[in-house]
Formats: sequence, C-alpha cells, structure tokens
Amino acid sequence: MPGSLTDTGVSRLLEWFEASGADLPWRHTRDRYRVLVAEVQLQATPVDRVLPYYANWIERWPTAEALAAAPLGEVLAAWQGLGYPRRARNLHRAAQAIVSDGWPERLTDLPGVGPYTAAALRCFADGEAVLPIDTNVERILARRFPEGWPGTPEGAGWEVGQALMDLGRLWCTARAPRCERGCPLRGGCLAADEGVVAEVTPKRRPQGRYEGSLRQRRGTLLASVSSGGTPAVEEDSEAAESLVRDGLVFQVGDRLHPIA
DNA sequence: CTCCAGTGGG
DNA sequence: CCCACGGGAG
Repeated sequence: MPGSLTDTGVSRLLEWFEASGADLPWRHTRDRYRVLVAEVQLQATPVDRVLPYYANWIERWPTAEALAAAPLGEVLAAWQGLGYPRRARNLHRAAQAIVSDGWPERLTDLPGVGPYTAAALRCFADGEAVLPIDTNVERILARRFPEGWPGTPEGAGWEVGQALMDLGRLWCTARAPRCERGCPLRGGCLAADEGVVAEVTPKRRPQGRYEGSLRQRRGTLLASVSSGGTPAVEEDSEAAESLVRDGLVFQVGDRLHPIA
C-alpha cells in the first residue's frame, strides 16, 4: 500500500464498512445504467433523499431504452425534488445516446458524466480498481494526506471506494467529524493527530441567497409546468427564457409546455 | 445558515 | 479558473 494508508488501515476500513450495514440498492448491481442513474441523482443531492427516487425511477424506467423513450417532460416531473433539472435532462440525453450509439469508449462523452461519475461507473459497474473522488473522499484525503494523495491502493476494488465514501459521509464529516468515536482510519491520520481536522476541510464557495433568486424562480416555473400547468412567459419572462434556453421547457406562443 | 456521491459553460 | 445551477434537511 503506497503512502500512509497501510494494509491495516485498509483492513480496518473494510471491516468498518462491513459492519456499517448501510445497504444501498445500487451498491451491488453491475448494471451500468442503474449505476449511472444513481450517480447522477447523487451528484448534488444527499443519499437519504435519493433513495426513494431511485427506487421509483428504476421501477418506472428499468433500462436505458425505457428512459430514452420517455418524454423529457415526464422525466423532469419525476425529478421534482431532486434539484438541478439539467441533471435529469442530461441523464435522459445520455440514455438516448446509449440506445443509439452504445456506451462510448470515453464515458465522459456522455452528457452530464464528468470525471467523478465516469470513475464511479468504472468502479461500481465495471469492477475496475478506480477510486471515484467525490466531495467526501476529497475531504478524507485532504485530512489524512496533507502532503497529497499517494494513489489508489494496490488491488483496491469497489469496496474501498464505497467504504471511503460512506466513511466521509458518516464519520469524516465536514463539521463535526467523529474521529474519536470509532473512526477506522484514526490511526495515522495527520489532521486528527494535530487536532486540526475541522480546519483541514476543503472550502466551498458561499452561495447567494436563494429567496428571490433566478434559481428559485426557474424552479417555481418548472414545477408549474411539471404539475400540468401552462404558465405564461410573461409571468416571469427572465426565468422562462432561461428554461427555454436550457431545453427544459417548450414555448408555444406565450405559454410554456413540457417537452415531448 | 450550511451542506449535499458534480458538471458544463463562459 | 470561475461561476450558476434546486431545494430539502440539520
């Protein structure tokens, strides 16, 4: 094992992972489409929130073919509550690309698939020894390896990646990390040794106020369309034009409609 | 008020 | 590199 993540560290990590018990539905599937759905839904949404949506999604659109055949308007309606609708639109477009051209050589050629999601597909669906680095894993690495990440452990399978993500989500949290409450990687953690765990946290840029923002107005308008309304563009022309530009609604005359 | 299994566009 | 992008939950 390169760097300071020793064999015993990995052993403890995997032991903790087995005992942690969380059994996420996409954890064991090798179905690329299912993993893609889960990963895209998770891109900016907490796990607990995604769970019911994922179950409903797979039941309704079990395959890329099924999703590709659905009207985007219905896909966006099913997405309500999962945040950024462009993620749903990209997932829909990705399904259509997969159906017509097959899975691309470079997974990042799929719309909405970046470095993280591509790595997650290779790791969880294909079983490759690739470590997907999400915000949780990035935080662990920043704390444990201030000098830099030594690289993916030799022979690390999907369980190491999954375990690190769960550890970051449940233990090595941004605000109140549970270092002394059974963290399996406590031994050899430089930040914890120095007592600076909370300080060694990748900073995110502050978001603007949501109330009254264009973002909120877009959400309101799209929710209206998704629930069967046909709001007038005039109601909020800036938000309406923005949604049209993003390919999320269709404009007929002075009203907005779902995209067929 | 901050956080959340990121990505794409300027 | 910098920013916008939803909205529920702690």
